[in-house]
Amino acid sequence: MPKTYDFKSTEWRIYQWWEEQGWFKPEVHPDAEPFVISIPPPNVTGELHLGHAMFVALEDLMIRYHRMRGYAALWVPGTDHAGIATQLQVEKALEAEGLTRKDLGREAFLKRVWEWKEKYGGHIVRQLRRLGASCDWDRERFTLDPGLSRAVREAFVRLYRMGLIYRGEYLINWSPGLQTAVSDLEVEYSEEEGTLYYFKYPLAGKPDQYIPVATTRPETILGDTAVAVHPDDERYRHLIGETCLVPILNRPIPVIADPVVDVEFGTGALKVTPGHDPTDFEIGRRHGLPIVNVMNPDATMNENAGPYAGLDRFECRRRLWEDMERAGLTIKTEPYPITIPRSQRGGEIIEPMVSTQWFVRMKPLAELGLEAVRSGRIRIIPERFTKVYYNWLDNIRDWCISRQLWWGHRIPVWYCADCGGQTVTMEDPDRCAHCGSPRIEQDPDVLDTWFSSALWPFSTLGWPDDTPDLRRYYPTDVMETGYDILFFWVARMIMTGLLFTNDVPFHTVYLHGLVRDDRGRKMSKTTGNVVDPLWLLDGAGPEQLPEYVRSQYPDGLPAMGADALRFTLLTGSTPGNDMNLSLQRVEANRNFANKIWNATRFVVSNLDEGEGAPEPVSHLTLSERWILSRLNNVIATATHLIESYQFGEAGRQVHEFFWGEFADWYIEVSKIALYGDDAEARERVRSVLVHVLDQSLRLLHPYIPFVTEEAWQHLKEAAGDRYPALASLVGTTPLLPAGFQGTASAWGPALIIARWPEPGERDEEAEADFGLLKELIRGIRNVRAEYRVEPGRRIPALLVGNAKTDLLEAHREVLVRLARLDPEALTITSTGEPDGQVATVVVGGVTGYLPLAGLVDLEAERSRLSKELDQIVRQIARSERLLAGPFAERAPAEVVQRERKKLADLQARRQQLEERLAALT
RNA sequence: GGGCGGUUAGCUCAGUUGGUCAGAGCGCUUCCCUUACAAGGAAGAGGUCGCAGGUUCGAGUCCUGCACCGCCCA
Repeated sequence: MPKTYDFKSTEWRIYQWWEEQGWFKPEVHPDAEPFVISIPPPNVTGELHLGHAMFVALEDLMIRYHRMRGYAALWVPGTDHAGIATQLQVEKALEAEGLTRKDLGREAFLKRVWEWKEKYGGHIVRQLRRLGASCDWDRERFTLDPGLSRAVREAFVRLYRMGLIYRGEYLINWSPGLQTAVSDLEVEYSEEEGTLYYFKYPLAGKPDQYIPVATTRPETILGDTAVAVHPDDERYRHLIGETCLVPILNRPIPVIADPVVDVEFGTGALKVTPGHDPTDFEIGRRHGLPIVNVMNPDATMNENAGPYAGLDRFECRRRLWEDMERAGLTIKTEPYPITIPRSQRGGEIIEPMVSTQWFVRMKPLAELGLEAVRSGRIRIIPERFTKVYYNWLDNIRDWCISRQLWWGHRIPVWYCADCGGQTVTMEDPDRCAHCGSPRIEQDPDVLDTWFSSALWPFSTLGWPDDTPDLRRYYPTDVMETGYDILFFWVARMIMTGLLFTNDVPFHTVYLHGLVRDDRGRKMSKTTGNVVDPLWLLDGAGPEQLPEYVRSQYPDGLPAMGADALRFTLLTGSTPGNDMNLSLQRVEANRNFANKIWNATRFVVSNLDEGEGAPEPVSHLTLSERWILSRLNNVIATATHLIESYQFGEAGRQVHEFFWGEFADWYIEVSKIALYGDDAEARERVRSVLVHVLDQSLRLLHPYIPFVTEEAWQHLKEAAGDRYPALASLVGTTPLLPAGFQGTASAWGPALIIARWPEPGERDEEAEADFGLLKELIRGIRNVRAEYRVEPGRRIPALLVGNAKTDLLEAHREVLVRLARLDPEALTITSTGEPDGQVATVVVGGVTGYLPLAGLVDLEAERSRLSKELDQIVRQIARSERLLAGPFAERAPAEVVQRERKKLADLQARRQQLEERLAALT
């Protein structure tokens, strides 16, 4: 095994092997209970970003964990067609050729988009593989696949027949740049510096009278169809029923009364533009006002704007105001903060406009969605998002699903030129369903991409057909995605799932947060702080990196591998909370992968000498009982944490166990036996090393799949069938779980399909005793460091063990090796006194004396011990105060007991220290 | 305006039934290329857990109020 783990060459190789072997398929466990996740489909022509890395890390963790637990784990992959985004990309490419989509025509354009999709569509999927996603690629789907398109068609037709889809002229959000309607969710509102324009609404026939009105969008004056005042407003009550004249156009409009008018705002009188404002649209409906649309689809003014026709909306605003000033119709302007609707994509200003569109009636669907979560059939993690979910569904508005695009699922409605009827059927009709006329034409628009995404968990499994996959794998189990698409996607999947499949599409929703830069800023191209996951995986030269990264890594980023990034994302985040990604942390986890590699290298290289199958192990020594007990602890804890969706904490605990206990302590201790001459001890230690490493790699695999698999293969190769030895202990020690058969018997072909560990019991005594040894060794090392003993020098020691003398005696070699003591000059006694200049180490009942001739300064030693004593005295005081108070009676016996034990230990240490200090004076 | 989240070591973050919870990594100090690993090892320094009250025998952990930052909805 090479000294340094090489991610680059390993990760692809391992991945391809896994995939070729069919281990990503649920058929690995043909008869097992399924565990299913549908991937949140990325945009088919999109680029990999850290959000993808985040969901891959989390979902792959769940899938791998369940696969190892024996479930038929299925992760259904796929992509969505991202209507707007993809169409824009292709239109941009056409622009370079001086063409527009209209030049090509619908069919030719769609052909171009498909070509584009074929060309770039593979990128994102390859990158998901690069991250290690163990999806069943044979079941990969795309929202425009024939099957999924049929699902969309089916859903539309059913909704239509149920009366849940309707077409109508309503105020919608219009994107002038994209020239399509967008849904409410695709609009973001930003508070910006604007102007409030005060002007006069002259009364018809009374040229010197006017109603003062204020607006933030003067150009919409041209579309006004009323002036509204509050019915109780003394200032204007007498004017209700009068007629005003629209400035410049002189179109007569009524003065109406409506209680929604805010008497505090502006002048207290409101201009009403039903064609261009949501509130006004409602007022208009209540009062039967006409709707005047003054804009073209590209947000220039139309013929209704009279002299301003053809002007851009903002140019019109300026010109109209100038003209009104000249006409003496203006009063004043003042700066005013306004809320501007902007497109989520690109940020252009969205124009509220009246337009004929298709809508889904959401109220009845929302009821279904609410019930599913209220009843507990679906659980949202973290729990606080259930409130957000309820709130949204409680106030839901109808969903505008038609888009004036070409790339997408075309709306399956045909209009009859003769009777005007709509024909909506599963198969394309050739005549009107109402009058039989062949003069029918299909709606030119397509559906919102999210309409197809909403069907994803079941459409990918074959719905509307009753396929074997749908029957076996639906409902799915967990929907894992970012909280930012709770409404866009998750809520809609729940609603459609309940409506169409009569079942929840998943029982758990796990929401992760956004990945931000290390200062908490959202990553964006304009800020220049985007971190491309591929730089982290494969490395990047300084010339590729933006300043933001280069300032931290002037020489470029080293390749750190998918494992490191995944482990970082998993252990550095908590559900529902954003994460500020620190690249240094990724680097640290790259080091962790290397640590796993080297620990394995150590174990593997020490198995080489084994001859034949070792004798069955007849007993365990303290260090082995200790590491097995700690292993059991981490198996039980990690399993419990994962089951309760605390993935980060589970990962951190296994990390701590592996590095801080197994590598730092057990491996060091094991060297004594490995390099010693006791053959039985050697084989026993090898068995334990193999076992603990094997189990650890299993625990780590869902977190850091590549290096663990590669390491495990080496381990398996080296250990072969020679290490079932521990199995002989089953029944004699509770440290091994009841069904344990020995490590070797459990080797399968690969870690990815190996069984998740089962914990044995803990051994409290071993943990306490080994803990004492660790403390003693650490104390001695501390003294060595403080007195600057050369690291290589072996020092003499007198260890007075009191009740622990036998323990110390039995572990002479451990102490000698790890504390670098001189074996010839190590005395262990139950009582005794040192002579000469010694440094003292005091831990739990044991006192260690280190005669450091020429190094120990009596004065320094006294002050060192006094300092330690001071601390202990303070702790004793605190503990005594606690135990003297009501704590002793009110706190649980167990807690009090623990405190008493702690106090006793402290008192013992105090005594040891005091005796020592007395001897020094 | 309503709702939610954050505020814990210099930096990035953990800390789910209130009782070794004051932690990890990076950074920092001292020492070491010891036969798994310098992408490493050993030993350290560093925080009144945003502020003010309250509940409790006991509170980063629960309640109330406040401050700052951020997000969502209207």
